[in-house]
Order: sequence, then structure tokens, then C-alpha cells
Amino acid sequence: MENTIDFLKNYGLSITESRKQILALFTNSKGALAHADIEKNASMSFDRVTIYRTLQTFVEKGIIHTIPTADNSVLYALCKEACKEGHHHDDHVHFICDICDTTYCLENVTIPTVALPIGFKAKQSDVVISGTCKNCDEKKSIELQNI
Amino acid sequence: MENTIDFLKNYGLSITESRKQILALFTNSKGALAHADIEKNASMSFDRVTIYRTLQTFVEKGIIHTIPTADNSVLYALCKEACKEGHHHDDHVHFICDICDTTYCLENVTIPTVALPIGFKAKQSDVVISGTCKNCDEKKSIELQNI
DNA sequence: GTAACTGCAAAATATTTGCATCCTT
DNA sequence: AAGGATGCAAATATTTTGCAGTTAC
Repeated sequence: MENTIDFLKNYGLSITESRKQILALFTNSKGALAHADIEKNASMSFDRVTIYRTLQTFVEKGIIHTIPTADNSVLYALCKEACKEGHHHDDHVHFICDICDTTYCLENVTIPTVALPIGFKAKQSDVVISGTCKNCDEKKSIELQNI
Repeated sequence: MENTIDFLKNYGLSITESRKQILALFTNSKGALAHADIEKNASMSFDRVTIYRTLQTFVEKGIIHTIPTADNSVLYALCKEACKEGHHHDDHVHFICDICDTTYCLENVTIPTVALPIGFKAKQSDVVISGTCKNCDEKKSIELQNI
């Protein structure tokens, strides 16, 4: 728990129960979380509004970032490196598994530079790929072997 | 208007006022539209619910597709070629202008193939780039000249 | 002690569903 | 005429705001 506290302090945030808990949910999860996931899984129950506000604070501070999804649900995931306040630079690919519904931040897959038409200037790129993740792909292979 | 009617017929849809109007809004707009844009700009006013249902029908038929956005608002845009029912294949890049807020489908910019970690199988990729569009970039240049 | 955070209530917004009526074919 | 589409009412879901009480520092 010490880590969580120091982490929050480094971002200039005061240490509160909801911030510790919600941050812990993110660090313990390999995937992205939706508002509802947090509401369900927090070991202590927080008000909906507190969760909204905590998430917003984390986004503003650069602790987490939102992920655009094809179905336009709102997902959040930890930023890998410290994103400066108000300046996110999450140059990695997001992957959403169609089967288990987990959203991964593929930190090591960098976003390719896209050649835009003349006049268009890119500032931020988001890539969201959906398909089958490693886990589910392995499960499928095993199932096929057992037929 | 003949075109609109034939177009709808080709998709097996009956011809109704809302479908004609909403389809026309899409064909007359170079950018993507949100539910609210349609509600405001339709020359005739339709019930909110009718707009929701019409958009859903169009998405199911492959006439329009949704665009994932960083702020998780819901945008729709025409599919370039006929997407088969239930099988969208919109392999183009979406561009959202930070200044004028227009969303473009850059039909001619194809999505680069991304090398995923072992085990991950891609089915669908979405790329959303934000920045300054051609129009706004030109305006900025002119403003600078006039200083 | 003060400023910031939380929870509750409620407002505002967005989306979905049921049903009676009307329109398209 | 029959099936589907629309409009209205209302249920449901999501997000935001105001405020009083509580907590962190």
C-alpha cells in the first residue's frame, strides 16, 4: 500500500480511501476498466459520483487515460509513463478481445505514422484493434484438440 | 431525390420521410454526424426515438458506421462502399479536427497493418487521429499573414 | 483550521421499450 | 390488408451539479 500512497503524492493528490482503492483496481488489473467495473469490484463501496470525480481527477493528472471504443462505451486504463498534467501521450495500441471483452494496452506496439492528405496536421492518434487475445486464442486451440 | 429512394430500396428498406431526410443529411455532409446534429439540422423535425431507430437501422444495413472517439461521443458516417449487412469493413482513417470539430472519413488513407504480440489476432482496426484539418490550417495561415 | 473530498439529493442528459396509430407496399 | 415505421409516454441509464458534512494535511 505504501506504493499507492507515494504514487498519489507524486501527483500532488491527497490520500483518500477512494483514490487508493480505485488506483489499486487499476494496478491489479491487466486490462482497462469501465465505471461499472469499479463500482462492482471496489472492496469498499463508493458513491457513483465519487467514482466519476476520482476518474476525472486521474485523467486530468495523467494517471489514467480514456480509450475510444467502437461501441462508444467509456473505458479507462493506466498511463504507462507519467503523462504530464493535461498532456497525454499514450502512443500505444489498444486491443479489445471480442471473446473475453478484456481491453489491453499494448505498450510495446507503437502506433504507426499515417500519411495524411495535404493540409491535415496530426496531433494525437488512437488505434483500437479488436479480435482474439492471447488467452482466448490459446483456449480455442485447446478446445479444438479435445474434439 | 430519386437517388436517395433507389439507394434505400437497394438496401431493402421501405421509403419513409425520416430515412430519406436523414440519409440526405449524411450525403450532404462531408463530415460525421452526431445524433444531435441530425435532430437540429433535419429540415423536418423527427422524434428523438425515430432518429435513434433510423440510425440503428442504417448501421445494421451497412449504410453508416459508428466512429470511436476519444471523448466517447457517438458519431456516425456513411460507409464508402456497401458494407454487407452486419459486416462493416471501414478500413479508413478517421480524422477529428480540434478546431472546427468536424470529423472526416479519410477514405484514401488506409489503415496500416500493426504487428501484434504473439497470440493476438486482429479482426477489426480503428484509427482515429485528431489535429488540425485542411480548412482550419489554411485559415490559420491567413490569419498569421494578416498580423 | 482550512481547503479539499465525499455522499446524498436532484437535475440534466442520453438511450431504450411498449404500445397505439399511421404509412408503405 | 399486413407488416413495418412513427410518435408519444415512460422507463432506464448515464453524467453533472449543488450543498452540507467529513476528512486530509
